[in-house]
Amino acid sequence: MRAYFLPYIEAALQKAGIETGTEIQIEKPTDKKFGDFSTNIAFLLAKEARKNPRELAGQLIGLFAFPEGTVTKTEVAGPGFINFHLDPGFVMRSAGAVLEEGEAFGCNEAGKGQKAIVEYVSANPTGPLTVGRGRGGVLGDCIANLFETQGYAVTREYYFNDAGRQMQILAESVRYRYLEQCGQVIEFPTTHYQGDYIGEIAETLFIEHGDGLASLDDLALFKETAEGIIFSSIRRTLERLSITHDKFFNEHTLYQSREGKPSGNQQVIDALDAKEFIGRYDNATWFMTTKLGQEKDKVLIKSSGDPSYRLPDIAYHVTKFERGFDLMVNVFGADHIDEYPDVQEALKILGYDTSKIRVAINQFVTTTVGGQTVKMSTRKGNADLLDDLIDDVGADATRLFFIMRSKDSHLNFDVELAKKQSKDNPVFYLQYAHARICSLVRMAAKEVGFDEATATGEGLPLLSSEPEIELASSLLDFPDVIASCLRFLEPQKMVEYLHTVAERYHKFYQECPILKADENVRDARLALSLCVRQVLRNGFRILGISAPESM
RNA sequence: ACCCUUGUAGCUCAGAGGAUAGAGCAGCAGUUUCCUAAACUGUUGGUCGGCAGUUCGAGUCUGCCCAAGGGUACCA
Repeated sequence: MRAYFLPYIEAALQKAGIETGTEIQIEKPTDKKFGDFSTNIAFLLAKEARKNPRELAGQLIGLFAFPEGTVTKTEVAGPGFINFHLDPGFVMRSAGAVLEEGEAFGCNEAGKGQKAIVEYVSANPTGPLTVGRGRGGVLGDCIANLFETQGYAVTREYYFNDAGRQMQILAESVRYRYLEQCGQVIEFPTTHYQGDYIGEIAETLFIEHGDGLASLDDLALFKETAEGIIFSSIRRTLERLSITHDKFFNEHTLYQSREGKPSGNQQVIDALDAKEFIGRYDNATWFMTTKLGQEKDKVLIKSSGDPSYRLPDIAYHVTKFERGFDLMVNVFGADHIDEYPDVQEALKILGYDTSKIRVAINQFVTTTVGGQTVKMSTRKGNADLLDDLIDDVGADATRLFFIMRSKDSHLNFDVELAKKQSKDNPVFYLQYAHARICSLVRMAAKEVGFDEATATGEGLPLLSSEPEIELASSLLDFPDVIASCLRFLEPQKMVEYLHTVAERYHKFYQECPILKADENVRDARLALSLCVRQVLRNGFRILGISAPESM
């Protein structure tokens, strides 16, 4: 819709002799009486045109030259809005085209030839995924799906570290539990991982080795076993939510020198050093962020000689640039919010174009059960597990609930609502609309020999009642909604949109008889239903939820 | 102490500086000889956390204050 009309608005501005870099905003008015779409350009351009908005708008409306049969009325309203009213026939014709476009409806090639990387989940293998992690995982997956609709070649990446101090603690934790299995009485340190899964890993080792490892000082076996078991559990959990990755990037590779070249970490140090942003004192190596106005420098290499997480993080992002990505999206939780600016500053100093990086930060999740709020905590062992949530409410509800609120708001996951089988539950409401259409199409095939394979949208202009036009009109918004989701890295808008489509379909279904209508009208209504089904499917695919054919 | 996010109807939340602030749920009143009532229709409900400012115009931008969550490691 926006893409269709934008050129005509630009042409009108040109005719008026207005040259401007101002972005033209086309919006859908909340009130129907203000037309099908409107623009506020007269406000935005009033100052530079040295006219008042109403006057400028009045001048502009004479200059629009839309194609025959599209816009029926253009008017100036309020303090200077320009409102456009669409020809219902145009709306119906356009909606009918959804059938021909099928899965491609909503897609375009804006990102063709461009490489994008979306990094998400990136949890270290120190324990099973928690509910909080799930939100970022689903968000990242949806964002990757969104970019794919624009023709980007998307790489989905998981960045992890299996070296480092946390893994050491993990190995020790397993060893303590293992010694308990062997019958030793030990005091389990409060600093270590408390979760039940540690005991289970220890049990696996005990079953396999008996007490043969009790005097083993080397932690390698404990670490490897734990990592193997935990990683496969993480992957299994992600798989249940249809979250996939093309690549698991091991942080450790940044520590290794290759082909005679220094390691990625070392290259970052050298490059920052050359720009005089490296300081060496207190036995450590520092990124001199005080030079950028920050209060303290940041440690890159600890006095122990090991890099802090910040250094490989920078080196990791360097690899993204070296791998030639045109767009890099990082998805992470609010607990990492302070880490990112340092990485960005370092990359800027190293001469990389950080405008290619976009960051999506999601706030935390609390779950409520029976009105009681349960806070999700990490690392304590009492953290709620994502797997348990999926067991409880299913994969579709888990996914949808994670993204049906904006990522910036703290999510209140109502477990009971997610299980409800009624319109209160958005998952059900959306899927029911889809199932209802499938059922209708099955019935039509049986009763009146309707063949969906040969159906076309050509008859849609026969339909002219309000529920039909409203429904068709909402279908045309789909590409704009995708654009909006991408602009804000916010799939929540898609959920809201699909809810509107479903709602209008239910209303249409209620008010317009389909199988009992005259043949031409019947087929047109069936075709419209197929268009709705297609939009729902395309939307569901972006959100990663299933499209059940019956319920 | 500082930094980030949030604060909008009883509840959960939308609101890209613009029109009379919107949905959904709950509440209240209705709809089934008819394709899925797992649905639909109508309706009640607001000091947009508070105060000041910028603007022709502020829920939206700025400052201060209040409240909730998160972060401020030679942990990741």
